[in-house]
Amino acid sequence: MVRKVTINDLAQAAGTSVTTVSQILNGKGDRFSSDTRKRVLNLKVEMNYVPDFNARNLIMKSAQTIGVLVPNVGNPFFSELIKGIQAIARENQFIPIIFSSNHDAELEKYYIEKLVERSVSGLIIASSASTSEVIDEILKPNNIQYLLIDENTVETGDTVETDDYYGGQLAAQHLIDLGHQKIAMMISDDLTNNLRRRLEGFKDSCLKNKTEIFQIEAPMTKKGGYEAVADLVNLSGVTAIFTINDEMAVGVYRGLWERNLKIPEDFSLIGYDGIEWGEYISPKLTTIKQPIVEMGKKSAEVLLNRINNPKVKKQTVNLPVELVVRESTQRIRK
Amino acid sequence: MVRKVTINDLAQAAGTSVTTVSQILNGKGDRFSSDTRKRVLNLKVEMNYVPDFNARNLIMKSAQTIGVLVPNVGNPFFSELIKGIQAIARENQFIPIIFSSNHDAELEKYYIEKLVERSVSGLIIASSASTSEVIDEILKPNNIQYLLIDENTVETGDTVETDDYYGGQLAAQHLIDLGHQKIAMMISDDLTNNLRRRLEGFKDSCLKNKTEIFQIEAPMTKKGGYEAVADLVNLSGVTAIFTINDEMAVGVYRGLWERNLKIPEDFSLIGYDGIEWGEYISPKLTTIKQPIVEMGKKSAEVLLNRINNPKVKKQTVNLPVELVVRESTQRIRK
DNA sequence: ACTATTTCCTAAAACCATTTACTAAATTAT
DNA sequence: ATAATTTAGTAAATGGTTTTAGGAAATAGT
Repeated sequence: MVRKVTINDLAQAAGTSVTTVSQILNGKGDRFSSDTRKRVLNLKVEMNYVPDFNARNLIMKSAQTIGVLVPNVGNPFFSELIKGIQAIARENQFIPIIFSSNHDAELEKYYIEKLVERSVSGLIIASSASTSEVIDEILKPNNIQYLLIDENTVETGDTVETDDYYGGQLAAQHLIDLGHQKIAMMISDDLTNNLRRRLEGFKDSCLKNKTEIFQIEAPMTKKGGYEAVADLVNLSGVTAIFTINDEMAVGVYRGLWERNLKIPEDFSLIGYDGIEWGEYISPKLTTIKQPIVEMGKKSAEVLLNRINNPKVKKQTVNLPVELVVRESTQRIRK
Repeated sequence: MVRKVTINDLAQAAGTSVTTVSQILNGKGDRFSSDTRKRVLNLKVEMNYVPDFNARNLIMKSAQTIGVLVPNVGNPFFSELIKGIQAIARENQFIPIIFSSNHDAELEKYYIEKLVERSVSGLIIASSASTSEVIDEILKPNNIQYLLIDENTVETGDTVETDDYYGGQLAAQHLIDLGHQKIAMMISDDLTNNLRRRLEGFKDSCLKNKTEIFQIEAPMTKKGGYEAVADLVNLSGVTAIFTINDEMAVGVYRGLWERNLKIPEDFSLIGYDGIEWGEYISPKLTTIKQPIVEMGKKSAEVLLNRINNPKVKKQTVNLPVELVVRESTQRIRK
């Protein structure tokens, strides 16, 4: 078995002390001759020296780690989000530890405990199975920073969100502008706060324009959207559909297709999120686009800022959403 | 900020030595009087003592962690895989740290170093930007176990794979059985070994049946598939398409749709992977299904087994693939 | 020529938990 | 009564890194 190369080995090889090596490798090497510096730097590569994280953090008292909790890595919204987080984390020499809780509150709690054990400096939570309980019971006592995505109900802790109410309005207004007067909304029966706002925006706009709305409840998955079509076709006079997220819309495409109903001729359909898949499905999905990668980036930035600076007051970042008109909506024909 | 409670504080409070405390807390406390044991155990809870992860791992040299490297978390194949890994890791009190390398060899190396730093016990690599180099330079010197998914070229290290050659044959045979005689294959120009085998299986079957094949090269993404359609329509007489993965097929759907070409009437299309999306796109995608979650589970199992048991000889797990006939292929009409 | 300041470098302490190798006292065996 | 064993405990070494405090040699200042 090969022993790991330590800073000691490197110092020995370079004919210098461990202090010197440590300083040079940590960018505090201006006090050393460029000769020594070069020698150390070269040997580092040559000997493939990698500092031991545990030893380093034991003394530095920071794990250079943030935890990320999402409900489902398989959902493109969250995988995009992760990309953004990962990018910023990397820039700051942090690593994200990602967990997918599958909407299971118990699993969520278990993973959060695991993360705390590992002294992560902070947590990004984009999953809300049991948020406020977890915060009070685990995060606060252990003095762990946290940031919630799309959830601004907790008084402490930073937030990154988009204007869901406005997004909902945007979606409704688009359908109304196209002349639709009876619209079905497909939503989950178990809404997080941002989804509730999204829905309210949608409803309020419809109400103001005297547009009739029908509510269909189903899980926010492809399968959920697919099955909801069974309810949809029982409604009479509906000409447009709003699904609370894009993934659900994909299921609706399939459900309608099986019944030989056409998008957008028989039903205009608008989704929400702006995942890449929406551009490849036919007809292309009209949607409200969230800046998903940007949300991930911003989340990591704000959290890391708080970690370095625990005393700044609660930050709330609001990012813009936008209507992206593609092919799945059209003007109603009488 | 409150200083963290250390084992020393706990020992002092209990009027005993750190050795005693350590032993008791690690279940090796049968050598101590039940009196001492109780005192320590109670104080642990009372003082909210949590052993420092870094200190512990520094000396134990195991972080109860495995690293997972995938090219792209956004690709459903890999997010499914991650689900399987996560499940088994959890059962074994291990934590997976997941990185998405985006096919960037440098990024891949960077993340592997990060993982080594943290003394992960093992690595699951489902990304092949620079595998053999990384293994020789980083993994071996640092004595880190590793398992490759769909890559069985390295002499050491375990492997989990499916029978790609057979899968390729299956795909070809299906199209041939339906009477297709001119088939386009869409593949990446930069193939990993398993993809190469997949392709060979496909080609060999076609060759044996005197079926003509046309090769179109494009990235293995939705966009790649979409753009490849431009080349496809220049080919004459082609009636069927094989895409090397399902995601690419999704792009082909779009490309054909835009040209008003129908699946399966104008082109039969078969993909490879069996991702969930294939069941929601219309017509449903015929594909070669890999047991993706199972692959993840098996990978974690084999790697963890090796970690506990470094001397067992190289293990290679081969999982079955299956043809799933859905709606995107049909018998050719003369 | 003598002191003051850089320049370049190092020894040793600190971080916290685990483990090894022991000791002293109490109990049991002969 | 003495030797052997068991019980209950601890001191000290260990792991790999960063940081503090300082030292010797070279250069600059007067």
